[in-house]
Amino acid sequence: MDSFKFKKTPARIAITEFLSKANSPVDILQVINFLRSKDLSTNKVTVYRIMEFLFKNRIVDRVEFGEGKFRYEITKNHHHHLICTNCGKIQDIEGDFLKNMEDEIHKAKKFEVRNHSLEFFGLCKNCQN
Amino acid sequence: MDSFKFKKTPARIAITEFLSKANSPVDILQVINFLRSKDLSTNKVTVYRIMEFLFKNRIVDRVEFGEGKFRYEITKNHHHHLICTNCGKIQDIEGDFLKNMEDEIHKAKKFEVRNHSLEFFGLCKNCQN
DNA sequence: GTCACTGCAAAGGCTTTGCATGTAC
DNA sequence: GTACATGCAAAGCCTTTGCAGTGAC
Repeated sequence: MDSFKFKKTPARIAITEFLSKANSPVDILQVINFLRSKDLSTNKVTVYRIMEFLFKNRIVDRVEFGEGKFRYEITKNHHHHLICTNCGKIQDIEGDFLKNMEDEIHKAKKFEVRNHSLEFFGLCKNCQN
Repeated sequence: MDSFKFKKTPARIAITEFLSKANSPVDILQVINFLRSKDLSTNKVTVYRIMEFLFKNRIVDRVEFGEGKFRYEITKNHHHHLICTNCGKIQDIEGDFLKNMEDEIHKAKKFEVRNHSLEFFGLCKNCQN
């Protein structure tokens, strides 16, 4: 269902498709390179603005992996990431394991959790030797 | 015990003291402002290098809260953070709740977890109305 | 005296802003 | 035609690098 109020420009359509097919969070450069490969060369600033638009409209999530930049992924079921510190591979891990913890936090600290970020860093199967 | 091999310059001493007393992760600007208030005005580049030095020597941890910049805190017992999205207050929450989850990840994905980051965003006691 | 630390200048990477032009509707 | 999207230029942050000078040991 197309409930989003936005103009369907070529760049927005292409970026949304790209993100839908990506199997891990992508950064701005990856988006730009994808657009170039499609001969849709879009100005970098426009890409930033499209990502901001998609983020504000909850079409994408914005994540940070300690790289000093943001990555984006299509909004989907709650999940976390396994990030290989050797090869950079990023895997999803499904599920929300922290409900109990959030209840405990509310009791102990009177802090009302609205969101959380959880990323695991380590070695993927291929990088363990 | 002083097992770290480094020169005890005024800036390093002051920064380490400042971080030891801070009760939440500080950013570079806060460090610089602290040094200014002590009439120890240290060049920004030097502050970055000191933070890098302290981080590499595991004297401080480096964390990211989705702000597009790093924050630093003295290395201490494993803990996570409660970040108020309204007033910016940051609280610690002690404990390592994820050991079981990491074992499950290893079984299910053959991914060897070495580290993780977990931050909770929401409303602190004062900001809930 | 030596080597590591610092300061200054410059630049690099990521991201945002202002304004004029273009385009989806 | 209008309002929103884009492109271009510029700038704003945060951070890093190179090199010469300084200071802790």
